[in-house]
Amino acid sequence: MARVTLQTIADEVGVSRMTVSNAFNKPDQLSAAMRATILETADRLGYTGPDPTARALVRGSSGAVGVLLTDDLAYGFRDGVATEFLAAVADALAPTGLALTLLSSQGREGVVPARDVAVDGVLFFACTLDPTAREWLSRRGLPMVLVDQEPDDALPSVGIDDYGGARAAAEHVLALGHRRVGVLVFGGAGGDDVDDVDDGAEGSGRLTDPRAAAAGWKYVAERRLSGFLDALEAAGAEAVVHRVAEHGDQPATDEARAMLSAPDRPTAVLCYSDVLAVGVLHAAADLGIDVPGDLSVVGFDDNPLATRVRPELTTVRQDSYGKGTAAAQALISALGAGEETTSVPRVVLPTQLVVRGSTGPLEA
Amino acid sequence: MARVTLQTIADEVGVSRMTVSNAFNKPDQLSAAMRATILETADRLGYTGPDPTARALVRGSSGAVGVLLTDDLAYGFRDGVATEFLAAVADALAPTGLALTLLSSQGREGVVPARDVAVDGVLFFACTLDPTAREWLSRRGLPMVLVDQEPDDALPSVGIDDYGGARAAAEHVLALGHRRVGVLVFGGAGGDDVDDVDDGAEGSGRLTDPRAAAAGWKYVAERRLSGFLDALEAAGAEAVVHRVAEHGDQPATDEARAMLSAPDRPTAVLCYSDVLAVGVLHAAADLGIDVPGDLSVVGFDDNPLATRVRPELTTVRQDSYGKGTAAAQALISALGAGEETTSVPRVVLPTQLVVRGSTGPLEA
DNA sequence: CTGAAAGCGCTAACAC
DNA sequence: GTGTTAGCGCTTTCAG
Repeated sequence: MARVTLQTIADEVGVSRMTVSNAFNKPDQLSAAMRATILETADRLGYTGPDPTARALVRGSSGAVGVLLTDDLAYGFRDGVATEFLAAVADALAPTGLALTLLSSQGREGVVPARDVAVDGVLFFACTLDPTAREWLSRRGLPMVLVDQEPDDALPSVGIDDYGGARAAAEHVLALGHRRVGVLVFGGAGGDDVDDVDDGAEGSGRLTDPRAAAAGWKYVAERRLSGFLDALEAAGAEAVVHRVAEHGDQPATDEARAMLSAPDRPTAVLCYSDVLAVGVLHAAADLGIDVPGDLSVVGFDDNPLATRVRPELTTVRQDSYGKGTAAAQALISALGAGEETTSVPRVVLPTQLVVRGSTGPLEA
Repeated sequence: MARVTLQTIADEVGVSRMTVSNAFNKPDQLSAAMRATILETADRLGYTGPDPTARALVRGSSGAVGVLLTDDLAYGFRDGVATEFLAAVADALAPTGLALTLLSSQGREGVVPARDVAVDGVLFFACTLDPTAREWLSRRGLPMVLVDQEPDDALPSVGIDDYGGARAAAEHVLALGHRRVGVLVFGGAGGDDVDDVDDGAEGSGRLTDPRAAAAGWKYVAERRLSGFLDALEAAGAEAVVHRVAEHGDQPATDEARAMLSAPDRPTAVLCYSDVLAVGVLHAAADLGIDVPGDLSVVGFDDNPLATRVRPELTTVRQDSYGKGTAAAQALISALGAGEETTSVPRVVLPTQLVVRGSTGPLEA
């Protein structure tokens, strides 16, 4: 049985295709009787309603917006910060009727979602350094909002005060008297498919020249590290920077153990994220180091995780939901604006230090 | 500036549109030199690569699969069971390069995502009774997999043994000696826009004829209730069934409080979900009722939540990740099969009672 | 290896 | 109110 299209119905009813189209899209452009007949016939023939793809082609819009995530889409459902962000996006999108399409930055089978999936606009939330997806997206000329990326003159961006938050975290432990401070960062290689570069900047381990290494990192990682380091240096404190290159609790715990097993171990550790901070907590527990008695730990994000561990994490809170709302709003207005890009909004949400049980004064 | 299309490049290079198309899609159909020229020109002109929508129209596939969720998309990012399911779907989709589109069952502004968004197939994971979305989807003739829905002869389905799990839960409290058992169910009205029907089956409160009321509920709710009730009746125990009509912790707590404030309050409560069970825990705490000393509470799902409360919940575990994997797999194979629907797979995953601290023997 | 023809299914913009 | 014309941007034949 051939597919039922507008034409099928038009032939059956004996009207033009256009009239059938109108029956679906512009109810007031034709007589009620005609419309009823058409709809009845469509129903009888099992017509599905106008084909979304064809309609998208001619209208130039697809009814969905994309969110570019990591290579690993499931991350978007697993990480507390990501889910909060996406929930906000979903909420903000609801009144518009737009669907939400999750795009993985790395396609398979020759498919590059960022290039091959029809969307009306994109939230660039990728956590990858791999620039291909971003390039495809820019070239498509789609309305796009950068989230947690280095601001760009041409594109709206939404982010948080990573630098300020990091400084606040560092100043907090400094105020508690700590002078040898570990810094555990995540980053550099965004995916697992980045070639090992021989500059000592790849892989986990202690970084001899963190600022130099950070130059190639993703924006947020670099900003947070700078905040930590600037505050520490300003106070003349010693920074022991270690890097975790892979996602997951285990790599974080391993690296933290390495940091804490060194002869002159730090008395406080500032972490790029709560996830890493939990790794530090685990390592400390393994090594019999008391937190916060012997070691202070500060996380970042105020992930739901932060209050689920003992002691609860002192951390830098970011408003992931607000970030999602702002990003979605920016995208929606960019979608509406069309070409006439009047201004390029740049939203920077504040961060806030939340002191909980994982930090304490330096023991004499 | 006019849009750059295949034709633009073809004109520029002086070849036919087809050759340019081939340069992108069938690299081995033309000379390397030609291809290089074309690609270079495309790049120079800022060509984006073939337009996804146009390609989708002619190829008949869009590169994305949809998941139909509730009215409230954000639910998919907030509920532990949903995120686990979706993470599995995302993982299973990764090797195919398919994007994941979240469809809300209820569109806005005249848009019905289930009808208006282009997808190649759909996972029907809606938690709404509202049949419109489902109808649109069926009519579109898209490959579709039912998740946690009443199995249907024509469509593949994936679900869990809700009935068996519920029976096991009931038998557990029965074995502990409980004879007056509360049952807290969720359901009936799926959305907030369902008209109040005057049959006493809507709204929260105690149900006088639970089985009758359940007839109109969504499948999972009905199955679980049946399991609870069958086991309870078989043992000659008394069932006190209350229903919660709205999502959220507060409605659950309120209804639980009503149930537990009654003169002859039950000594055990079986819940439709862990979320509801947590509400019972809260109500019990408010009322000074000790769990499990004075009251046993059983949840359902083994939501991550279950081990985050004190006492940890005795619950019926379901494998949400496995469910997602199975559903995605079924959809992928349906996508591949095309029309020749050989068989209609029906997957029913087992459930398992997990006894934790929220249940205990009936105190004499 | 390259090109010409023929649409995919639909809808703006007008004409009748 | 209803029909006609003209594509949207691309790819599938099938010639050359």
